[in-house]
Amino acid sequence: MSSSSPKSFGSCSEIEDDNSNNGNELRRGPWTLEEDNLLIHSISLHGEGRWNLLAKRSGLRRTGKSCRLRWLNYLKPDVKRGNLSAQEQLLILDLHSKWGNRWSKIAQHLPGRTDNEIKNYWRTRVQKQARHLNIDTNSEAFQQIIRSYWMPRLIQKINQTPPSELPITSPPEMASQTSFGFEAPTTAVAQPSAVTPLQIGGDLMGSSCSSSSSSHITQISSFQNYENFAPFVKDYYHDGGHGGGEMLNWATTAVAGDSGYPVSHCHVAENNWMESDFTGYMSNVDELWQF
DNA sequence: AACCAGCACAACCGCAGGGCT
DNA sequence: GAGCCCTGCGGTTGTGCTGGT
Repeated sequence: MSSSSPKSFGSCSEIEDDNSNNGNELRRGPWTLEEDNLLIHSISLHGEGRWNLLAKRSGLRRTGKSCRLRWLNYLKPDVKRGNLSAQEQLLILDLHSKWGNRWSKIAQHLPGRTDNEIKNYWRTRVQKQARHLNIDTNSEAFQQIIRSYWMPRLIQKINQTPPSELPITSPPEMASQTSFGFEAPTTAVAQPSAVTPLQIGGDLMGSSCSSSSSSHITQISSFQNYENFAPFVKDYYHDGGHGGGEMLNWATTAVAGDSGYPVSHCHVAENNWMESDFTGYMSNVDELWQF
């Protein structure tokens, strides 16, 4: 939402009416351009923090909390707007699998993205997929679909995107690194045609119910090349210091068409999905998922 | 053209934790 | 230790937008 065209909450008009009766009443609802400018000016004078004090000093009839939220989610210069890139989506899926709904922690690894934005993305896009499949986003079945299908597709998309079309997604402090080093995919990086939706659907619907845990661990070491990923993604995965990246390795191995493709089939039966339903879902999932 | 349903996202709310007195 | 205040987090709500009918 642009600050120049604020939404008018139904309740807000009432509040503004109240304000006309009482100048001390706190404002709620969408911010106006004048309020934004006032807040920016006040922060430029006094800096961030001490939000309640800042709200009073600025003359804004807003709570400190509201000022903080407006600044961090909208006005702060390094806040990035627009659609999340495939790399950002990939990172969100991976980090959420590890940390759950720790939005602020996840946001720390996505330069310029706010916890609010990531939370909204998860609720509107990811949970929508879970609803389509009638499964819980926290279930192991959904996790498997993410790492066995969506993450490989995102990796494919990243690798298929010409460097010139890749979004500039690094924060200012990373600017010196953003030649990006995007190179042609090598070794374990996907061959785009290696996996199709129907192949994945077929794997998921296979008759075998073998455990995947031992096989996928042996595959993790096979992928160590993140050259095609943006710096902030590489920063996260490269040194392994975060203890992350296992899922990405798994997904990448899946894209590479490894014969030991680690998909458990058990959950399909556990959730009583009809094979035709699931295969149909998978065949048009790109549209649903908006890759 | 009008209506409707679903989506996207800004903003609010309640709560918890930490610091200070 | 108790009480207060501030900050930050995660969940939820509300409204404009958009696409379908």
